[in-house]
Amino acid sequence: MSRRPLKRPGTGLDPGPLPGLIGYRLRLAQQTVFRDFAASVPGVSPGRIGMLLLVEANPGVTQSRLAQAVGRDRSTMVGVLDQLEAKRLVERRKGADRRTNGVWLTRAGRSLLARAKRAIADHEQRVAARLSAAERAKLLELLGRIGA
Amino acid sequence: MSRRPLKRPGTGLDPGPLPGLIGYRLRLAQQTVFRDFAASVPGVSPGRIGMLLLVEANPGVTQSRLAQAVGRDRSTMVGVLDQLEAKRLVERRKGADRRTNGVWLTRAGRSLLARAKRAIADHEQRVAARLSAAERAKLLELLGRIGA
DNA sequence: GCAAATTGTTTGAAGTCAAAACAATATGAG
DNA sequence: CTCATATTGTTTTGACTTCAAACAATTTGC
Repeated sequence: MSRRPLKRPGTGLDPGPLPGLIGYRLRLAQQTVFRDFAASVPGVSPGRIGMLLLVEANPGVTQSRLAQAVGRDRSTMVGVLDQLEAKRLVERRKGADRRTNGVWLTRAGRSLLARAKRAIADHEQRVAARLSAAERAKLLELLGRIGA
Repeated sequence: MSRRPLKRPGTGLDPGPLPGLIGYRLRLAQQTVFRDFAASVPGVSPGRIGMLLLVEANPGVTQSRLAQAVGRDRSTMVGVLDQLEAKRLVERRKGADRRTNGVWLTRAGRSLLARAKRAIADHEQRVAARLSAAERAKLLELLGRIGA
């Protein structure tokens, strides 16, 4: 919150103290990364692909545990799963505990995910293009120490 | 996109390949940081405080250049400035080019920003609590290389 | 002087999210 | 076993953020 860096060439605007804040840099980086991701995997947003990956790794997981895992409200998950179910990527099945729904990937979901994974691998390489392998690992580690 | 890390203790869910993706870690970190920021500076969102800092560093900047600086559409800026003007934190003044509005901080805006800056300094320390000064600098640098 | 570009604005739409209240179902204490 | 309590998924409502297209006012450039 003290020193004033150089103006940004693109806009000609003085960015003020913002570039010294971790939160600001996180937002810029995330914006860039998500934009590339969205272009790499059209039709399904980054967050939704994340959901599919979570379901793949935990077949039959309940909606509540899914919500808890991504830090969203239970009620939010309803609409999300409605979306994914409308696209035939997942399906809900009544559990032994009949209050719960187990969530499973459909065949189409698994197929889309397989395709997405290849696109994600390319995407990840583009994102880390300006980073050495060691730097990339360091970044992941530092982010992990920030993000709980 | 290959190895499968340990389950997260909190949820008991297998996170799958997500923790190996930079975008995922960015989202988690940003979520944590923004949550702390929002609690530190109540009433005005992180993005809005960013706007105020930008206006402070560039008094009289036009709406379009502001929009361009934060990567938003021109039309988006209208509502944002309406908000801030309704809270008497900024004001618009017709420019020499009478198509444009110059944006300026009000006295209340400067006062709120001064208070916010102290809160942000504390916030930044909490965010970087688990990082050495060198690690914090390294993180900012690596994020800069990701985020355009 | 006049066509073309720029600026701020309005309108309409989409996407994301949370909070509160509800029915169905399960759990646990007695 | 019974009945108060908790949990799960859902609906409804509302807030927030964003973009795109169309428009009038104004400026710029040929």
